[in-house]
Amino acid sequence: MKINDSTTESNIMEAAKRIFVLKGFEGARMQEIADEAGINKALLHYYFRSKDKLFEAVFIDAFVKFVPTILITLNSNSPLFRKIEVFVDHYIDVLSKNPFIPGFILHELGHNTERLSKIIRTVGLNPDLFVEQVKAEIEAGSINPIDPRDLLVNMLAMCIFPFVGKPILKVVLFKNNEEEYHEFLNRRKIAAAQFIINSIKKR
Amino acid sequence: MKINDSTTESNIMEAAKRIFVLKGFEGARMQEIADEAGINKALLHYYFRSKDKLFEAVFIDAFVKFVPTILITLNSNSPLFRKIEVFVDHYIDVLSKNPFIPGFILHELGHNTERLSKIIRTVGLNPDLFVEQVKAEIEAGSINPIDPRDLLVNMLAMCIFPFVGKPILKVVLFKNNEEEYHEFLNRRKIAAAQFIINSIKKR
DNA sequence: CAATGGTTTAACCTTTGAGTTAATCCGTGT
DNA sequence: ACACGGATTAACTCAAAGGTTAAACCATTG
Repeated sequence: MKINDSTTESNIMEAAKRIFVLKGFEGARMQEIADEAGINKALLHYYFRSKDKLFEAVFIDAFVKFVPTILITLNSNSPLFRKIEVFVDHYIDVLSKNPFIPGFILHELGHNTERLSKIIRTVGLNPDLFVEQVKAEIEAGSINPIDPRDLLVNMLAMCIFPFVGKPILKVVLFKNNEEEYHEFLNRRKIAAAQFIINSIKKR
Repeated sequence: MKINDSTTESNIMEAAKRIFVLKGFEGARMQEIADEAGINKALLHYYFRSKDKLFEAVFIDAFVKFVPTILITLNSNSPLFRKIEVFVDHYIDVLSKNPFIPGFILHELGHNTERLSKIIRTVGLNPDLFVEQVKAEIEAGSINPIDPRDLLVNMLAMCIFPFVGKPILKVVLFKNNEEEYHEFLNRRKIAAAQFIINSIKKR
């Protein structure tokens, strides 16, 4: 018997991810995913019993590969300002290579809330270390007082929003010019970090 | 013959908007919209010829009712800092009452880019006045240099992201407590404006 | 080499959902 | 009173999409 070399399975996962990310759960077609993977539709159901199951697998995979690798920078032990710089730079960089992932995750999360808590428990997102660090800096008087959660939300917002809002921003602010938008994102790696640090830095 | 009192038509629009916003174009069902409106499915097609047409009408309506009323604050002639305060407060307030609209607009825009340019032309979004104001303030030396478009993106991000990211933020930062999240949003009306102003204010 | 069993496929089944049709309802003008 | 015509409906059509089935394929092993 053939060893399950799982090349087919991961092949399916990759194809399914591309389609799901592009079209969303409802918009994706099993046939389309099969085509993308270069296989028969029945084989999808052989490996993943249903569209739901396939989506679940793809979503968890995308989520797990994505969110933690970014939040991990938050738990390093760099000094705060340096950490913010690295976080923003790294995050925007990763998002540039996967521009549709955030929209995908946020959209599907918004439409299937139950899914989330299961995943969170699996992955274990925990901002406590960052929160403590910010508190300590405030105590020490090196930055202006701010709710650490606010700060974190702001950091995330500054990085993610340019990607989920890209279609409208590109048209309204950049004459629909892709090249200009790309440059904007590159400048933003530094500008956004600067903007955040400026705001909390004591002067 | 009965006068077209259009109560049915706007009734359909309202119902369709609720369903579309909640489930997205692909996820919404014509039958479901008919039920929501308390009418027969064929009547949907009588008023709006197809699902696409109905969606188009709903989307434009949502977009037009939404985006400009917010950007209008940007074209007032308040001084910059005041303008930022009003913008953030007003925007978060409106979003609190329509929490699913931004996700809806961003998602559908991301999946049907052609739609956008048509609408933009109809509505006429124009940030020039704000951009000029910011440039003038920089010239006058009253704020730190910043690309006005960056500033605008930041303002939008700070307001919108807490809504599109709500599911995950609520779980990770607020123990899935709705009440706490609501308070967070309220504090944010002031905190976000402060954060932005802090960053650009010259000291 | 033939039996085994995981893998893959073509063809089929079933349900669902968008859209159509033909008939009915009912307010209005004559 | 009745004919006209827009508004509304029940019942239908048709295509697409998710899922199933039974057979074929082929690498391994005894």
